[in-house]
Amino acid sequence: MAVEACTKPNLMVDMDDDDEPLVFKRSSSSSKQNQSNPQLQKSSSSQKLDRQLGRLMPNGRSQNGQSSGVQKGKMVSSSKASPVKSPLRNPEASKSSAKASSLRSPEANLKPSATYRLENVNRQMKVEKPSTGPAAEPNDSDDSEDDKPLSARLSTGLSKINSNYASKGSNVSHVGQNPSIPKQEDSDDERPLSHKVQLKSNVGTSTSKSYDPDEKKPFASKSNQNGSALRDSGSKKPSTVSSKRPASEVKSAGQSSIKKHKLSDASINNKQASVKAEPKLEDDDDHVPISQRMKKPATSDKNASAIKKVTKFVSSSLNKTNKNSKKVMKKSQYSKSSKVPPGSGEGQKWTTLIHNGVIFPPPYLPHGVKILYKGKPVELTPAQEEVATMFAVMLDTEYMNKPKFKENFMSDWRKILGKNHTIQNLGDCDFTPIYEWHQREKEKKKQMTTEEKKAIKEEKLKQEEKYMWAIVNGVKEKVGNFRVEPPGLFRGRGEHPKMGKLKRRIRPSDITINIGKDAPIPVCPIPGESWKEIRHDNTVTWLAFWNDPINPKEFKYVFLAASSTLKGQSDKEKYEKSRLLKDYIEGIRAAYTKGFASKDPTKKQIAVATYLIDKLALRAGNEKDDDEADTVGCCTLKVENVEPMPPNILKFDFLGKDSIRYQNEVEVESAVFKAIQQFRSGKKAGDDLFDKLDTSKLNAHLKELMPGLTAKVFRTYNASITLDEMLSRETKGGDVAENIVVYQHANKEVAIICNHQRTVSKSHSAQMLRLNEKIEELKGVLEELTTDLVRAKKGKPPLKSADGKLKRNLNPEALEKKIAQTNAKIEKMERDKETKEDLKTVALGTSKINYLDPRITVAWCKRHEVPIEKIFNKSLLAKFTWAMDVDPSFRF
DNA sequence: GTCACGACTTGCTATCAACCAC
DNA sequence: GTGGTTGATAGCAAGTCGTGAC
Repeated sequence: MAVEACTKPNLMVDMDDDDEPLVFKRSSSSSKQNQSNPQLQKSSSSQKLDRQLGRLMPNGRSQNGQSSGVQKGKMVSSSKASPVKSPLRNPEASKSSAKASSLRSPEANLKPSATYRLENVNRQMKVEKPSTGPAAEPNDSDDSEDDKPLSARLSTGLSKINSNYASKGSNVSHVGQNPSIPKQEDSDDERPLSHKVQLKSNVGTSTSKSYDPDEKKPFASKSNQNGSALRDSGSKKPSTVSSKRPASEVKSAGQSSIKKHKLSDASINNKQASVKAEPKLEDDDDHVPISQRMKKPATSDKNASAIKKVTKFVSSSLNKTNKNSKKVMKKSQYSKSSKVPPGSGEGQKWTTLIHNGVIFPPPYLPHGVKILYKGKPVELTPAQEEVATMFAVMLDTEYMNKPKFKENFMSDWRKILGKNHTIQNLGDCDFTPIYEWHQREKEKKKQMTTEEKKAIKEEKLKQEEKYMWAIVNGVKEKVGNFRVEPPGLFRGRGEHPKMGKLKRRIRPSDITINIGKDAPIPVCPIPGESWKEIRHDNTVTWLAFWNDPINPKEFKYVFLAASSTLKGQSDKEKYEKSRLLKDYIEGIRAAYTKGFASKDPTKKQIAVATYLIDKLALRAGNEKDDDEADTVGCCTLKVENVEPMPPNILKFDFLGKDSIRYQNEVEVESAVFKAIQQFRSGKKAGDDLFDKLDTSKLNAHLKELMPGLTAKVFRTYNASITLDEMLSRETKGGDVAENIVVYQHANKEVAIICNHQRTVSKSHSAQMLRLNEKIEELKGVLEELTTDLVRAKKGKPPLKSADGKLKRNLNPEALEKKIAQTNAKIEKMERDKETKEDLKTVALGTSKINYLDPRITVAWCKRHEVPIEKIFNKSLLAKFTWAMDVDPSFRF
């Protein structure tokens, strides 16, 4: 329904700022514990990665955004600041820790066959210089691990899967769990397939017998039976150059210009029986069907009180804010509880919705700097100058090396210049004057005093304040992207055919507002203009949208922030669904294994595709239009993207989401190998591998196996269960710092599984160089100190320093102390160096934000007395409010 | 069954501000 | 106090998937 936009009094203008996330304040004990242990290096002789991560901590910063050293101080003050007892502190933790510590070390368990990830996900990488075909170039660079694909670096982190949960006997599922779903414990199938396959010694021979009963045994017992033949198969493979996003001239990594079209044939006739696994009986609480376990109180008294406190904490925080506001609504109306709001009607997302619309970027202010055309300054109108400036400020980006970018820019700019304008060729334009002007402006901004910067910030905040909040069902919630995107040049990724096109300015008349029926219509912030349309659709969560100027059939939405209740609820549902998969996975794997032999080509393709999605965490792979970058996912793989290498290895090479290159050599079951060979036969390089398949068919099939199952659920499932199991397996009851290292290690493994990469920072090599210099410098100091010590012991004075200065005459004890300190410094720097190098291409954040069930993290923190603030930053704490009251015994 | 939306989630990067070492 | 480094955050591109019309 659309109504005329009109202006009404604004109820939100004076709303108070209240964006404080829910943060459990820690008592000082855990902080102390942290402080008391600056030496974080793991004492075990375990993996290199462990060491690297372990060495990270003394530096004061962790890789995931936590500033450990800094936070030590913060922690103390936090504790002081809040008398609220942290619900994360669990008196049982030490018990759990002790239990965990009794587990075998990962290294000890790294059996030859336990190299699934190593072998199967060992060729994922970013690309700048992709190979021109599926065959990857061998890496002839140095031995840096970063030159290897992400997964190739997993070798050190792989170990057995311990399916005996640490919190045995207390695995109570609280929320959203279907009580009828039996919970399986100690089942191999609760592991990601990746791990499971990893445990097999002979993956290529188990086509007919997909479920070796042996698999259900704990790995330790299995490992004794398995040989060592495969142990190094992954690591022995040649590394390839790790780089990112192909240069414009390359259509490589097996990318074909032929895009998959929608299928019009072959339907899926695959009604299947439920694949849900049978419940199992185990010797702990986990064997009790959830339906029975649910009869128990969902949380212990202790936990219930924690929840109470959490709610109280949040409420008081909000009430405090509201107290000052004296606003239209009563204080309590804005109070946000940690509880998910009562479900509304079918498809209904909200009952009442009030907000202030969106804010627009300021109008363009001409600077008057002229570009040169054939060496001569050219007069431009403000509109022409604006677009020229968009281009000029990008002179130092990679886009300047992309002909498509320039071509598209010129095409759109020409429309603004007019047909008969002096400027006809981009090649004759010199944008340097504007570029230099822009650099000067940036420098000026940099040179502003703190006060000036602060004043500008405050002014901006003042202007934006009212747009930052919405009231949803009477609760004040933060709005996400309330700023309309400013005009600019489209920065498509990879080889996007539309890169460089002008993203025109969005006006109020482009924007549709969604708001409650009884809410005042937001005032249009640009005088004389009005909104395109006002809707009152409570079945959607967006507050506003406009058509994407680059792709007018697509939309840009304004949503609530990630910390909002609506988003939280949706997040929780996502994780519940992937948890549910745990109960079905065994059946699903059995079903697709059976499908490998199907005579129906569609069924066979579905089986193989599901196998790849499960095993390699591939994305589904929707069809793409010609005006999008040519990237693929599982269903859109081309023949050239998968090369079978006898006897049973598949070599993957393609550009995935965001044009990130995926390279991997995977040992697969022989039936899969043969099937892929069959799918390829008679096809050209650019033809679809799965020609009978698309994501709709695949997902329709998956839904028959489990309610709501889609391809992407496998990614969440594999990521979360990997975290859960690694945390359980590798937490040895160490101190906070050691536990954080364990977490980061697990986080990194998940990032590698999901192929989450990042660009090496521009300053990386300079930073490494500086670290090396400092290390060398310290080594020099160490040498001098050692000489001085020898002399001191003989009663001789120290020699002059390298720069000829006299040194203090120290006694041997003092010198020994200095030597120890210097050694510690050198060690710390070496660790920093290794960590920096190790993680330079791995993005840990994405998996934390999107794939790892936060309840795993929160429960683990509670069990091991790790302050949650060490793992989740402020944003994540706010985003995962809904997970904070989880029982410490929670397992994924 | 196909297709075109439409609504959301996922993912990387640029920028900024806080922090730390000197 | 300064400059380098870092993590947090904003921004927005690019995915996934559901639905309804035909």
